[in-house]
Amino acid sequence: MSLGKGTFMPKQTRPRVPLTRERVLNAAIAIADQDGIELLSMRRIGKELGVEAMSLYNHVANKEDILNGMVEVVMSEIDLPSEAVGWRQAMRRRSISAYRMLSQHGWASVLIDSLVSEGPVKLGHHEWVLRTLREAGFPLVMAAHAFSLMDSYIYGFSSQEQSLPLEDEGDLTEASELLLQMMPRDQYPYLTEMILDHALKPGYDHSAEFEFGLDLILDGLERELTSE
Amino acid sequence: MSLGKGTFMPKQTRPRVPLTRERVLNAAIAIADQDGIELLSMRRIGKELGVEAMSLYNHVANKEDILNGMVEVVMSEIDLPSEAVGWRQAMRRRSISAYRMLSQHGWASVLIDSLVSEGPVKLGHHEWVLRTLREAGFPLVMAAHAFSLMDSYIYGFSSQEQSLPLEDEGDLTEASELLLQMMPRDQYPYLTEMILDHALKPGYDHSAEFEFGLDLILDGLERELTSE
DNA sequence: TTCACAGACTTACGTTGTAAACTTATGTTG
DNA sequence: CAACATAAGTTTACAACGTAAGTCTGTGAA
Repeated sequence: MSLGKGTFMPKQTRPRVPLTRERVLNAAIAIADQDGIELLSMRRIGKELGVEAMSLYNHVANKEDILNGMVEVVMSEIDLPSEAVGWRQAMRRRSISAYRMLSQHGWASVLIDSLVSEGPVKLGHHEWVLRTLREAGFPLVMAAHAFSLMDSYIYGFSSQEQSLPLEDEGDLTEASELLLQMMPRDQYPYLTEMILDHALKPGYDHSAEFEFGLDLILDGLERELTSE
Repeated sequence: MSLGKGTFMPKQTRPRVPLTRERVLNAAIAIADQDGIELLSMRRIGKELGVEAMSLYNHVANKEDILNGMVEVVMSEIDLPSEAVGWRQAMRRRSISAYRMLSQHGWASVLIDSLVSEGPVKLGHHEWVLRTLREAGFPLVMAAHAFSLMDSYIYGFSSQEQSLPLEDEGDLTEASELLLQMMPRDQYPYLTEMILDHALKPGYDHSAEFEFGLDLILDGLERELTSE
């Protein structure tokens, strides 16, 4: 059968949204957020975008490129406030913002320090932190110490948070109870006490735990700065 | 052909060392140390032991079991000194010992918090830390804070150390110089300053960086304890 | 000598990342 | 409009992975 001129329709079934590097990265992030980073595969990303896996290679170099790109995207979500608020407030806000981001994207903390990505977002972030510290009066070596200390804590805390398997938000009751069952209770009295009397208490807020350490660190850095 | 009684030799070519879970874990650790965790496969472990991959399953449940076992083995290397030295010295020594271990086994830091292993070694370690803190007078909530803070820092610092790709020990000159080349220098003046005037300086010792943060944290915790 | 069984090996399957070759859609130019 | 270049999809294929299932075999007990 020949197709009439007027009724010509070039397979318009697909809405013809063009594939881009950005769409690939966003799809990858969505999958990692929902299903976990271990279920992220090239074929899975392709399916999400209604495309074959190999098509992705027209827009990204390879899977590692995608992982690096994902890190760059979520790092750009971190709030870097104006330096006018003072170095301490600035550091406090960007730390909490980074922690929030890492909590939201459970895969990010483990990805960020298992990869060697040095994209513009990460470099810009580093530059912002160093500038803020140096202009606040931190000597070079002390700025290095401060940077290392703060970021080690932020990423370390977030990584450890991910490793405790709390399913529904805030509900780590189940996980802790499971641990308690498997654990010979009399052999670990202090650990048992910690779980029963602290972690399982109703008002327990894990993000408050983060802020305790953060403020202790900022206190220490402030002391170092003023004692110079 | 029948074999003569006296000349019986049951294929003595193999030295017949029995396979055990322990030998499997040690082989896996050796491979991860030398070639990196990403080259660790069941077939590779088998080859290391002169055995087929499937034979390993007689002694371990699966690959994740191996990874968990590896973590348990290296965690048992961490020094947990007698509590007689005082909580601060005890914490300081175990932290530095943990850091040393994590530096030696580059794969461990990323593995420890990407897995949910709760073996006896890890539980025992936790129990020791909590007992030391509680008996030193830390209230329950403060002990939780202290534990979380110290371990976040230890594992965070080690993870970040791994991500900067220094090949030969102490020689991060090469990596930094590479970064400098790729980086538009005028766009990141503070970052450039940090690399040129600090990280590339001959006397730079990265483990001293660790101890700065550790002591700042211990100072803060001591202050919290005595102000109670 | 016979037999059971632990512990090795062989084979096979589904999934992974991606190289290579192909087909098709789009935009430019005569 | 026709011809063609280029960009961006698809198809096919391969090696490496973890591991399920089945088979063979060396060793100690009966």
